[in-house]
Amino acid sequence: MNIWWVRRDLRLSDNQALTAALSEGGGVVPVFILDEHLLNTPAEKRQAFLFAGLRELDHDLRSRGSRLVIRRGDPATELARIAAECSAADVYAEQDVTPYAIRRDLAVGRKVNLHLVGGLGVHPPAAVVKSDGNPYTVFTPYSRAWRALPFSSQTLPTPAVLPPVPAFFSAVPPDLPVPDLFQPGEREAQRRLAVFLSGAIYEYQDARNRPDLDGTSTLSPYFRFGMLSARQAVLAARQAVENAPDTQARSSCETWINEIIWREFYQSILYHFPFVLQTAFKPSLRSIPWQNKPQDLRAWQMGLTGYPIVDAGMRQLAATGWMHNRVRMITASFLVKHLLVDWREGERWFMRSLIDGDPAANNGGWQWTAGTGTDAAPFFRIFNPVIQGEKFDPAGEYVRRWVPELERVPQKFIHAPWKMSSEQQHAARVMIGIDYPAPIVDHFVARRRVLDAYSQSRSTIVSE
DNA sequence: TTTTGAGTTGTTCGA
DNA sequence: GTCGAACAACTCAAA
Repeated sequence: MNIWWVRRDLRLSDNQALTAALSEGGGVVPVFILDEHLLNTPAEKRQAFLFAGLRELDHDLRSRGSRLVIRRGDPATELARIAAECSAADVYAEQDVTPYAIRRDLAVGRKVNLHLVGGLGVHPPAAVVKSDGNPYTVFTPYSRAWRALPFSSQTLPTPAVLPPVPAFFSAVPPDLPVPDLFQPGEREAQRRLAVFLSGAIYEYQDARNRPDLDGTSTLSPYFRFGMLSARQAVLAARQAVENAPDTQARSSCETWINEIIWREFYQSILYHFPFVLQTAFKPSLRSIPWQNKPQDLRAWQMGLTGYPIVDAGMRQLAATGWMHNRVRMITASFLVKHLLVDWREGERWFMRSLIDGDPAANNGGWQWTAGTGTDAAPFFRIFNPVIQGEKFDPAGEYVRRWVPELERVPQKFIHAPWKMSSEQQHAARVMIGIDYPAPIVDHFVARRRVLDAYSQSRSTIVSE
């Protein structure tokens, strides 16, 4: 008897941990442990998505003769207990990269015979390293090495029948409302992948930047919990490259594959440099004099900054637990560079709000935006929220969807409504400063301020 | 060891 | 309106 310890691999298809647990031909008990981390989290939407995903997985297991055993408590204690109850020999799980997961797995490994297999990404973090064995810290060479590494072109089969599970106690996760935009589960992940492959992937290169269009795969929550295997996604995208009608479509598919590689790049960064969760990767940007005004942070969180594209994004996040990637960059840049709030505040808010919130990707994204990370944006790159809005939401449809106060504002002013005369505001039925805030900072003032703040940090002598 | 080329996603200014 | 340069050096990866 073996245990398949489910963590971030809520799927039966192409699952290395499950396959390994089954390989000896004996029984397998699928187990999920609800630890303190998962039970006491402020990330309500992600928690609800996970819990509903567990019910979905249980359902899929039951239709094959198995079921999911759910326990609450300390993973090491609970796994040891279950192993004793069913005299399980080995525990199989997918390797995770966060410091918390690594510590937890070490503790578990002292109590049971734990085998960690690859799977969170296509290539495990230790596999994609330079010839001298050190990790990459620049994306492009990392991606070249990643692409050069062979991996099986066969996904692992979904077992048709699974061994029955002895009748243990199973704690069923509490019922929480599932966020409407994202139904959890493997079937839904496969459906979204198929939809994306049937069209949008071929336009991805340009359409992905447009929050007013459905140009992205919307698969991030499914990748986050392993409801879809990264390998299957990459294989499917490679097939799409073959089917692509022209160069443009081919490079769109490659761009999407690149995004999956970015995900693994940041997993690798967190694995090799766990301190990034505490501080800037770049020592020279560890002493930026932040303003950290609570009222600025609050205005940003609530979508009341007076910059429509920023507010639309923050309200989309609050309402749905998801935000379009282009808008994640704009809102993040605004918090860090315009409001001069420490990027870790934004990182924390995103982790609390996002259904797809993942420590590696989220930290990588924030450090990239702040310019503090590996291969990050140059510090002097400051997104202008008006230009970004006009470029990527040209008709203002995205803004109007999430900031209904601006519904009647003409296209010309939709990304800078404070420029309307009072007659124009009257006609648009929105008084700036009353119905919708005036900009909380002036773009050019903020720009000057952040450049000064960064140069101050850069001129500070750093001892590592 | 040294050298060389390169590096996700922008903005602003002046010609 | 369009274009190229400056922004600011810096560090990494690989030959």
